[in-house]
Amino acid sequence: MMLSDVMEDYLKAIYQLQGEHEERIKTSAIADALEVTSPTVTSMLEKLEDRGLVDREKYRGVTLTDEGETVALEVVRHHRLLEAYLTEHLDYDWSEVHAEADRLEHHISEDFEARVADALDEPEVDPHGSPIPSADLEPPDRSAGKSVTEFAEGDVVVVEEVADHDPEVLSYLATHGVEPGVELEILEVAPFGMVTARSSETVDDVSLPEGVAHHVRVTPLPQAES
Amino acid sequence: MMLSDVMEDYLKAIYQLQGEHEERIKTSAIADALEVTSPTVTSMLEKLEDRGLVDREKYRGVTLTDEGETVALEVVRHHRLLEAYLTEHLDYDWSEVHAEADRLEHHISEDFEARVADALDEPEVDPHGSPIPSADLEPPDRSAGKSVTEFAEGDVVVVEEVADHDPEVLSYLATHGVEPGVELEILEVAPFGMVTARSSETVDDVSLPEGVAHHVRVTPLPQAES
DNA sequence: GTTTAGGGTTAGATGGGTCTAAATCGGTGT
DNA sequence: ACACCGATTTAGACCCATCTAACCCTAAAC
Repeated sequence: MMLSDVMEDYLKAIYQLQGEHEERIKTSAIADALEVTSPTVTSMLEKLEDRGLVDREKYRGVTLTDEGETVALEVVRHHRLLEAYLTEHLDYDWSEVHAEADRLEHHISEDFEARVADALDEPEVDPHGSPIPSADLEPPDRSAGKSVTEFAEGDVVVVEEVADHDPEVLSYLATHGVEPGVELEILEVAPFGMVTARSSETVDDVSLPEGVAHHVRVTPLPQAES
Repeated sequence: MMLSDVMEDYLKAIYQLQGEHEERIKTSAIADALEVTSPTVTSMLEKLEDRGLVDREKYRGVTLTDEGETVALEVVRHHRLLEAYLTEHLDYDWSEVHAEADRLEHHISEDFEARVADALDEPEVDPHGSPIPSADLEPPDRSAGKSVTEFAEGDVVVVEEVADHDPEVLSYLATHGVEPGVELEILEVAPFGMVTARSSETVDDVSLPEGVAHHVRVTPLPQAES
């Protein structure tokens, strides 16, 4: 099946929205994610439905079919492998890789994908801690980690994934010690969602507005310490 | 100026045709190179003319303007840097790099270009021996080497460039010792253009049909030997 | 100089991806 | 139950890159 770059982008966006929220993805959510208008999304969804890549219920949103999910996983694999490769071998900072990977993800061959995976020794996560789908494109488990907003004062957690894409936000997080692998002690969770934490990496505390904190996924420290 | 990938392809094709033959490039030559029909080429040439990238004389072909040439050089630089990178760092064979570079050349950022050039230490030629335009995009000298078909029995030459793109042809040439840097002793130039030569690299002789030989560019050995 | 073959251009259609404006659906609140 | 508001779809348009069919120009042959 011959898919355009744009179609792949829609499938990837739907996949990622299905990961964040659930089930049916609405037209407007896709429109926001891809920065197009909703009529544009509607007409694209019709095409994807014709090709059997999404299940659609008019006025109620879409879900990916198995076939659509496989395509999305392929694109996500390309994207995350590229991000990993760019940081490992071309000296990119994690804050910069997203945009470059977005440009390239649709234009690499299967051969290129395999060589990159090989050069990286089949990595399991990208520089943001996001899991890289395996070569067989089996749907991975996406339940790893919870948003840091779900924890409370005093909890100590390990950062698993920083799923933001904005270079400025990522640079800020890095300079304040919020990166995959670091320990975070939760100092405060404000009623409006802002999380303040202390990183094991830096001296100063960090405050993360809700929008940012939502993308920081963490797991509780195996054994707690006061 | 925002150019589409396709426009870049046209400019690159015109640039390369201007290198091979001369001056005005005809519609049909571009159509052959890009595998589209001639009306398609005509309409694209009109667009490129509107943007000041080509000079066009109806029914008589086009030439690149300075601006058009700069765009073409940028694309060619991307292409050849990618070819070099793929062979150096991702273990590609020289016969395979062209297709991959063609896919990627329009989709890398200036930053990526710079990082690749840096990783390769600003290379001057790609794996086929073709010169890589410098970062300032000044038009390079394209007179290096002459086609091997212009030599005669007994001449000894050094291969500078193998400008073919067909993987099968390139594999064949490599296994018969025809690659940039090797010495070739011309054994015969048949009236229909076929060149037979002996490579300094291999024992067996190679025969190159005219179409292939035309792409093998060589320079005479500094000091001749019988 | 006229003819003619071959290539170039014009005309008109198609499909992809996008938009704006207008119509319509569906859930919420009364 | 019903009206309303916000979200969705329909309708109609546009631009890009491409095609086929038909027409026309150029240059070479006579």
